[in-house]
Amino acid sequence: MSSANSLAVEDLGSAAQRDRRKRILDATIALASQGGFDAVQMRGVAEQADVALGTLYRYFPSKIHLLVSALQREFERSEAALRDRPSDGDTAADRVINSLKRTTRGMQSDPQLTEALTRAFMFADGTVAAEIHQVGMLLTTMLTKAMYPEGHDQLTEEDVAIARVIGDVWLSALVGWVTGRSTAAETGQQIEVAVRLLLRD
Amino acid sequence: MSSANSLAVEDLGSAAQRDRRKRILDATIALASQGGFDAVQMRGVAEQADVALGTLYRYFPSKIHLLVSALQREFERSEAALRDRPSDGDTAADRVINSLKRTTRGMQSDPQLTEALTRAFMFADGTVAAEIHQVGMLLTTMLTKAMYPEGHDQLTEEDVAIARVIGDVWLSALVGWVTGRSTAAETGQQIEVAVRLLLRD
DNA sequence: AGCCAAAGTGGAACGTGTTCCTATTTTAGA
DNA sequence: TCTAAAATAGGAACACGTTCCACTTTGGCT
Repeated sequence: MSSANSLAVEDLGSAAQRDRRKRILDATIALASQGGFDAVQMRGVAEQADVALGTLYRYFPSKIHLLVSALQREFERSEAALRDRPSDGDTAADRVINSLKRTTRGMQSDPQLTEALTRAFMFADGTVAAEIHQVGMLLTTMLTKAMYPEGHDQLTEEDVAIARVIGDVWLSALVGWVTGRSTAAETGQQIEVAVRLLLRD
Repeated sequence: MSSANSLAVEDLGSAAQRDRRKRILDATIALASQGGFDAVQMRGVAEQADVALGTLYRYFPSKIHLLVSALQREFERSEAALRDRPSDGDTAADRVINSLKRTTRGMQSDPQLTEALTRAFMFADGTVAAEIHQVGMLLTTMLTKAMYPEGHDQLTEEDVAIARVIGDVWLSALVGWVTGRSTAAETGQQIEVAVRLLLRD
C-alpha cells in the first residue's frame, strides 16, 4: 500500500498517479470515440495523455488491458445511471428489456467507442480475467436489479443463471452489431426475444 | 467463373487453386493446433504451405479471414459428423445438450486450435461477414436438427430464435473457456442450464 | 537538507501483420 | 503453337504493439 492508513481494497496510489491514470483513460476514450479500436494507438494515447510510452505500459500492460479498463469505467457509469433512475415496467421482462435497450442505445450513440471497447472485451485473454470479471459482475447486478427492483433477500440459482444467459445474448448481439453483421433494430429484437423466452412470468 | 460449365455457387477455381487453398488451410490448422492464435503467423503459414506470402494474401486477405475460413472447414466436419450419427435422447433439450457437448468436447480436445479459431471468430469485423454468416447457419442447422431429428416441415420463428440464443450462449461459454476464464466443466454446465431454460418441454 | 528507491522520460529496437513491387511461371484462348 | 493475361515467387518496406535501456525527476525518510 502506498499509504499506511488506507483501508481501500483497491489501492489507487497517489493523487498524481490517479491523475495520470485518469488522463490515460480519457485519452483512450477520446481516441476510441473518434476512430474505434484501430485508432487507439499506444503512442497516440501516451502523447495525448502527456505521458511517456513506458509509463503508459506501466499503468496498463497491454492495449487490451487499457481498453477493458476503459470499458469498466464506462460501464460503471451506465450502471450508476441505471441505479439512479431504474427502468420501470410491469413485468421483470419489461424492466430487463428496458434496461438493456437503454444501455444499448447509449452505446450505439457512440459506435466507434463501442466497437473499440467490445472488440477488446471479446479479445481479452486470461491475463485480463480480473477486469473482465468486474464487468461481468456489473452486468449481472444490473440485470438482477431490473428483475427484482425492490431488492430480494436472496437470488435463486435460476435467477443468476437467467441473468447470465441474458448477458451472453446481449454481448453476442452487441458483437454482431459492432462488427456490422446486424443492424441496431435487429440487435434490439434479438435481445427482446431472448428475454421474453427466458422470463415468461 | 473459371469454367463455363460449372454450376456451383461457390467457384473454387482450378485444381491447382483448390490444392493451394487446401494446403494453406492445412498449414493454418497445424500451426494453430500447436501454438494457438499467436503461432499462426502469416510468414509461417506461407512457408509451411509452400506458397509465397503474397499468394497467401491473395487467397485470404487477412489473418482473421484465414482463421475464420479454417473454422468454417472444421465446423463443416463437425456438422457432418453430427448428421451421420445424430445424438439421441428423449427430449429436444437432451438431444441439443448432447450435440453441443459432443461438439464442445471435440473442440476442447484441441485447446490451442479452438483458441485460435474462436478468437478469430470473435474478433472478425464486417469484412468477414460472409464467412461468419456461413458458420452461424451451420450452427443453427445443427441445433434445429437436434431439436427436430425427424425433420420438420417448417420451423417456427420461435424455434429459430431459440436456436440462435443457444448458439449465442454456446459461443460465450466457449470464449470464456478459451480465454481461461472458466473451466471445461463450467462451460458444459453453462450450456446445459441455458438449454434447459429455453427448451422446457 | 540530503539521500535513495521508485516513477517517469525519451526514444531505439524488435516482431509480426500487411502492402507493394518486379521478375517469373502458369494458364486460357486464338 | 504462340501470346497476352493472370497467378505466383521472392522479398523489401511500412505500421503499430511491445520491450528495453540510459537518464532524469519525484517523493518519502532520516
